[in-house]
Amino acid sequence: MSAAPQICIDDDFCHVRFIHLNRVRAARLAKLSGKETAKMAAIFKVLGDPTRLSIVSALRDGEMCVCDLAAFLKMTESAVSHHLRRLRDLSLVKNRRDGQVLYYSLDDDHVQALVTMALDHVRE
Amino acid sequence: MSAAPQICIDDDFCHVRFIHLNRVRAARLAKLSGKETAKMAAIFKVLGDPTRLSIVSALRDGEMCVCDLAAFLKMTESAVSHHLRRLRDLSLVKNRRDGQVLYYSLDDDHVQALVTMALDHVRE
DNA sequence: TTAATATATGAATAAATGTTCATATATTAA
DNA sequence: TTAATATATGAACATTTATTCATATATTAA
Repeated sequence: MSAAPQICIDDDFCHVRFIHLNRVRAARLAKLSGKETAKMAAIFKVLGDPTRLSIVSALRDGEMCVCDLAAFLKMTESAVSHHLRRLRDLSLVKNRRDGQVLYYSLDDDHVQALVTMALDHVRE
Repeated sequence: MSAAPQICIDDDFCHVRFIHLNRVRAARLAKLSGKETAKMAAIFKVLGDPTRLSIVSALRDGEMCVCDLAAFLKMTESAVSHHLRRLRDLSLVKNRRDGQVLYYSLDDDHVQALVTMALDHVRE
């Protein structure tokens, strides 16, 4: 029982083809805004790097300073700092200053939840 | 009440510095395996592209064929197919064939949950 | 079988990204 | 003030990535 294909002459996409026009229209109606999509993609992208994911994962157990993270990751502090900036830009981590030291922590419970859920997917 | 800094001479990371050694050790103990981290990062990375995220988001409402997705996204079917392959490689989408047409759908509830959670983060 | 349709795939090119290095800023100690 | 420490940042280079184009595969119709 496959859906009957329909001839589609689309306004925007000038291409005569057999497509499931109703399905495409429904998808367009439910479509997220470009802005929302871009923001979400940016969040996934920033988590889509092993180094940054390790940072986020490590911070689930509590705050760490840049130099702790550098030691943990065996990377230069400069590289860590660059990654932290990207995480900060998207409000995934925040920091607090104590003297010369900046302590980083997760900014939001959603971040933990995202990591946990991805871990579930990987482990199943 | 800041933690007392400690002098650290680390075996692996030959660098004498004031770091919070206990915190770093704890992070190392809780650390995810490199394999798990890599797989999770790969999942986030593949979702970290607006086009692929739109595909996944559209499939939340039901299966679509390649040509539907191409019309929806206003992209070539070749480009869509490349993206679908990346999503398939990570088991985020699956397909079923009906004649010449391949219908794609989400492979796993975790995927929906990931997208929903990221959306929550963006919208809050 | 041959032709047509739907999708997949490899190679190529342009754009984005991670790390390094050098330098800048901010805080504290002297 | 000057020196030292902790972190941030800009530029550069090497690697990765998204899209396009040409071609290949699979299925159906004739």
